[in-house]
Amino acid sequence: MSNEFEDNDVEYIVMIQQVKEQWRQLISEQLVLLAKEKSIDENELLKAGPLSVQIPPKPEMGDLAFPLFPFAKVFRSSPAQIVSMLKERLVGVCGVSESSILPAGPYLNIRLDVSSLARDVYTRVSNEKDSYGHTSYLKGKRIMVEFSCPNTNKPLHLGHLRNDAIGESVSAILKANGAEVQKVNLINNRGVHICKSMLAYQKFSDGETPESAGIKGDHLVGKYYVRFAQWEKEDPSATEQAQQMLKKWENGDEEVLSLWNRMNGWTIDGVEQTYKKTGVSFDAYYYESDTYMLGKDNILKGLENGVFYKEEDGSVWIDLSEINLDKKVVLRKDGTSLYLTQDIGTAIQRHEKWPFDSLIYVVASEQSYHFKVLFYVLEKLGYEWAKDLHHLSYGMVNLPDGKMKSREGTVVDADDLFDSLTSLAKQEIIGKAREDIVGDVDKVSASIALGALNYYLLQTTTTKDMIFNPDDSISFSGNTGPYLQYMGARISSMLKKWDEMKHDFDGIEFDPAVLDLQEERELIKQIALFPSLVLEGAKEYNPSVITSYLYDLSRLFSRYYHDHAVLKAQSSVLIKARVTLVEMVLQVLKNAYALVGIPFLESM
RNA sequence: GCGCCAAUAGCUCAGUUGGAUAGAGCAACAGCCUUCUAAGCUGUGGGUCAGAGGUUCGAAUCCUCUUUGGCGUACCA
Repeated sequence: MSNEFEDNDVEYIVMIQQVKEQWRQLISEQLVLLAKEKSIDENELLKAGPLSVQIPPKPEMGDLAFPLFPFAKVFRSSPAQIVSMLKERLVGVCGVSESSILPAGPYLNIRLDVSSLARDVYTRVSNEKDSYGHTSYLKGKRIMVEFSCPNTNKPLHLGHLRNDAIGESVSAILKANGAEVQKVNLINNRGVHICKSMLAYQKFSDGETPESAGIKGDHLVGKYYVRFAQWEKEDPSATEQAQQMLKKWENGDEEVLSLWNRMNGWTIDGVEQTYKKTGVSFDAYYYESDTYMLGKDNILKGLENGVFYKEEDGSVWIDLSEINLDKKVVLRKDGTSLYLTQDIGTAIQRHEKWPFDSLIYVVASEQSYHFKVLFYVLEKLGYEWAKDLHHLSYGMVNLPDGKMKSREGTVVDADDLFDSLTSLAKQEIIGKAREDIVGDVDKVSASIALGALNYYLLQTTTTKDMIFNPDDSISFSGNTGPYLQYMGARISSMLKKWDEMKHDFDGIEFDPAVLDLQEERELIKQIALFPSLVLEGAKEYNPSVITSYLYDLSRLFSRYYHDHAVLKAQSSVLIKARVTLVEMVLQVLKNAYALVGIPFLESM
């Protein structure tokens, strides 16, 4: 799946791909000449298709691989024979050094001149610093990203955390590709579910407040939402009473409105605190209570224009047979609006306030039907920009025993989870007796918790369902956020030592030629690869591209510095070169962390 | 019923436009701390890529069917 933007007119330079393309061209040319020599028809050759470039499975096999299977038929030779003919030409005619060509059966493998790549990478990383890896793919595009969208009747849970992590990360990735991004939140503050917590509060609370009870506002409101569910079991009239309250709300009943304002304030205040802890922020807020009327107006307009039709009972419908769906109610028979109606209004208001080139809704996959209908309705209403709307559908978060269910009390609360992660991180720091080195223990613990959480939530491909295993999620070893942060911290600590000794290296230039270890070659290539993954992440709206890149880079680095001394290398030139490499790794780590919500820590 | 999505090691997940011996982490076992942070590194064991066909020189990847699971198909949000 790719997004709506065209690749044309966009210039983004991705070093390793340039090198790839150069080699592909060179070899393709030789393939054509070879065919001519053998009097093979050019059209025949074309049938074999363009030459493809791959990466060999093992680094010692070379850096690039060109499989020659497809050409066997045309050349009436085995792929291996073609490889050896090509090698002869490349070395003899093109003057390519023999050592850079590694024939491997049917594959023509190329060993790159990594030191020249290292020099390019070094120039780019040291010039671009925090923006290394960024592209101009989406330059000039205005993209709105909607995510989180809490209800005002309960606190955030694990599902919101995945939503938030994806929303923040996708926004950061789009920005890194040059887009102007506006992050928006839609507060679901209207509807019968909101009235349920209000009603229970009225009946059972004795007027307690977050202050008097010493409970975070969203949790206090959530407590009454749960209380309603209990009461509903005892008193069958509960639901009806809630509906009556909704009617009062819609009629502007002052008492109801004032309670609504008060309790919404509590919830939003509590949710804001959670956002702050988890590094979530928005550029604009929208409220369903503000937009549902606009949606309703548009339905009525569409009714006049024949987009919708009215049933005898007064309800308004749209026929969806054009997109192979049934039909759908857009306005209730009593004239009140639905979820869909509100979303229509919200979209219109957004495009008026901030005309966008694209609007991305980060919403769980269970709502894909809703968005299909929403986009279709907007298109039918004549809004041209309806084609620019995109549902970024992410999978559900399940528990090892199955789905989270509020009725069964298996919902994982966002604050509880974050706080327990934080206290585990703190225990870890204390257990290692690193309080003094770390400094602000609470702050660092919270950053570790956040890194662990975001990495855990973003490493699964966005669109897939995932299982949240509480035991795994609180583990800080192996393929986890803290592992990645640890690399950054160790490099930082190494570079601090370097600061003290670097004046002895003043006259020494960075010489990439001395970085000839396999691990060093791999690290350089990995650094050079980063921009292409930032681009891929944006094209696919998929942060997991970045998380897996980060893990690969960290693992490469971790092995490297375990086995090879940097500050105590054999020669000054080598020390300087390795330090430079390490500095580049740190820069890329930081830039990648920023895209997936992993805080950088100088020490941990 | 219909529609959408998924199925890869005991568990959680990666797996590029179809390419070489399908990779990690966890869990298990065995090593490595007077050595740039052991939140680390190394090694061992663990696979019918749900099943069956098809396309292809070549399929975890593309197509068809089957099985299993999830979600949707509300005048809920």
